[in-house]
Amino acid sequence: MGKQMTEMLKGTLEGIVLALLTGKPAYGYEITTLLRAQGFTEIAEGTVYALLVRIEQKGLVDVEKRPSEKGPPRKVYTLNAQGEKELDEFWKTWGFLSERLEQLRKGGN
Amino acid sequence: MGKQMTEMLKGTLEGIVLALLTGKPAYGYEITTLLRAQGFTEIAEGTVYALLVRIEQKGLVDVEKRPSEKGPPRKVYTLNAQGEKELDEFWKTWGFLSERLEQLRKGGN
DNA sequence: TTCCGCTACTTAGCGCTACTATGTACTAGT
DNA sequence: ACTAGTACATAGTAGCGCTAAGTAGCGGAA
Repeated sequence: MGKQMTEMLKGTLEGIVLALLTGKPAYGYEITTLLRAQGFTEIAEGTVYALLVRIEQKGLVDVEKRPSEKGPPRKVYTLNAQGEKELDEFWKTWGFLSERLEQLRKGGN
Repeated sequence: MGKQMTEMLKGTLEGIVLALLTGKPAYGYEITTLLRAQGFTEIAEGTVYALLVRIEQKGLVDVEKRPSEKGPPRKVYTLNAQGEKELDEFWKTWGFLSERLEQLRKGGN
């Protein structure tokens, strides 16, 4: 999607993944395909895995390894309490930014 | 506003400044105070000036130096044709991201 | 007249995140 | 044996916002 999108995803991609995970555990490869299905067609695989490592180290998700019939074992990520809290804050931050931008778009500067 | 906002501003701050500049030339210090007035209270001064250098080098704005009664000369930035084009693309990119996120927030994952 | 505060701009170095590129490893189908 | 699809990992790069510190001009208070 170009450089603009790349920069804009910084900070929001984590929130997007956390949101995808709410009430619905998923593994890395699955998350990548989910993102692609939602229109984020150019998200690099490596980006997702790196992000998952990060949110695991921050303690926002619980991880469980499960065997796969089709390849190497999957790492299934589940949003935990801390992750939900982080997601909450993400929505607040995004809400604020979104409001400001919507106002600007309507010419309210 | 914390680390989340810092990351989320990456990519969007440029668009915000370009939007502030539409039809209304402004100088750096003025832009900083404008941003603060709009709720971006923790935007660092250095960030704004660095951004202005960047958009000038990208050719998105025209610059004019004007004397000030209260201090060093001001550098007044005016959005040019290329800047308007960039702003257009910014709104498209942001629109896409915004739609996706709004859908996610409503539980549409 | 010295000092403080506000105006106004600049810049070196840091941390974080997404991307590129490449590699490993397992399974099934041809 | 080879390929394609599944599944994860990681070293190096670029870009952006922040920190911190500095330069410079002006006015008013001490």
